[in-house]
Amino acid sequence: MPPTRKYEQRLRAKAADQTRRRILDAVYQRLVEAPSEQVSMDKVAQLAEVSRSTIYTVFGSRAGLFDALGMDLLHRGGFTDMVTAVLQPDARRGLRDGITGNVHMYAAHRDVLRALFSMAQLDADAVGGTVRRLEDGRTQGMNDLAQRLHDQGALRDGITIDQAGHLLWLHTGFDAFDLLFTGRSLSTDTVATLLAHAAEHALCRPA
Amino acid sequence: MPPTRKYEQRLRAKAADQTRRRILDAVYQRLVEAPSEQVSMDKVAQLAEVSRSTIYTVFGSRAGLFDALGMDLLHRGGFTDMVTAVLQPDARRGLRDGITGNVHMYAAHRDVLRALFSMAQLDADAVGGTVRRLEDGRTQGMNDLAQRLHDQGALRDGITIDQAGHLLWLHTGFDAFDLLFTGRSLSTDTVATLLAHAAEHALCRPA
DNA sequence: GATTTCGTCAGACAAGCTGTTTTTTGCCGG
DNA sequence: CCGGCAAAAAACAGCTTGTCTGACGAAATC
Repeated sequence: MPPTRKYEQRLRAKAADQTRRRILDAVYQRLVEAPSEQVSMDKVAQLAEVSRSTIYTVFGSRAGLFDALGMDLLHRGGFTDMVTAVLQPDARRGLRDGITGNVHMYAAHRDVLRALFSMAQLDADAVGGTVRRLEDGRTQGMNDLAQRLHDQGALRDGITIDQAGHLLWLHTGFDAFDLLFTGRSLSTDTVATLLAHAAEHALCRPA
Repeated sequence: MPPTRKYEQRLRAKAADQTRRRILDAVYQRLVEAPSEQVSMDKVAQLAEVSRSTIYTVFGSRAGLFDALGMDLLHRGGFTDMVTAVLQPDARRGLRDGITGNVHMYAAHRDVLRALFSMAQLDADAVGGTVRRLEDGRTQGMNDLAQRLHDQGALRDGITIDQAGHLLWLHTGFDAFDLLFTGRSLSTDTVATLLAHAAEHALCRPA
């Protein structure tokens, strides 16, 4: 039956949003402080000073929680800066600036992104659809950039637009970043210049 | 107390090896048939037609089982071919052939390797030390190759030996392969030539 | 042939995890 | 002053890993 009385939430809704945020921050914190360790709902609840059942009422499931975390990162993590960097008029500069911006964004949230991407690879449903949506956006963006590089005559001879899209996708991915950043202990800036140069030499005609 | 009688195993050891192999094959099969799904010891036991407790007596733990699976792949998966391909006299050909061999090996065991690598990234102890050992070997090999490319004057101006090692490491890793193979639905050969060309253009002076 | 040894099985068990449900506790809002 | 809702608390089912027990049978030794 419908509510017999209407409710204009003010303080209550605000409080609810705060607990929602506390939970998200707790997951984030847990992933940063103890990466490469299983994140249990119980520990998250303790860290957020919230009952475990509250997490389920707010996010529905474990997957929903990580999905929300991904969305949260998407909105606050600086993804938009990256998009605008790629979309500047000069496609070749867009390539460089896009990779650089991407790398810095990855570095800022490295542990959390590593967990999200690895979980998504092991079990597609474990993190909801966020990771796939995020990657789909990058796919689109890199295909566009490849097209624009071609239109501006920046592509090397013997490279098709499709191939350019593939290589851009490879060089702008989180895995490429993390392989160098974590796997080879390089600084953020070193990774950025290394990736940008590699992509440019692989794709573009010599300047 | 020590056994009071010595034991030279013949048939028994052979039978034990067979059950060990049945279990390893079962894990492999399970990972291939149902990737992106949790592999439980119970299902492996059923598939191998073995008691669950037997897996623990043979491999010690879940981590031990996956560790053994990694070792098994290391020995039978064609890793040696890749090493010899890299070590041929002409370093530049070694680069091309190494990447090609690598890619084909990755493709042959894609699902299993994906599971192993992702598990290792989420929890370092989950698969024992095999993945790390495997990657350490590749690190060594790629650093050597970078040095030899330099010695033979094949490196582009402005690329240090260290940088070459980093980029070789990036282009020969499983993630680079899988990003293109799975993430972009490319054929094995397409991935191989794409990666080989990208690496060569990023590293080497124009032919 | 008798006996020891060892691989395997079957099952019980504790502990931890997810996810659901039910009951209670406060406190905001009218 | 209550009605309604966020949240807590607790119990529950079901799955998982990992340990331990006792038993069985067949190979290896004597």
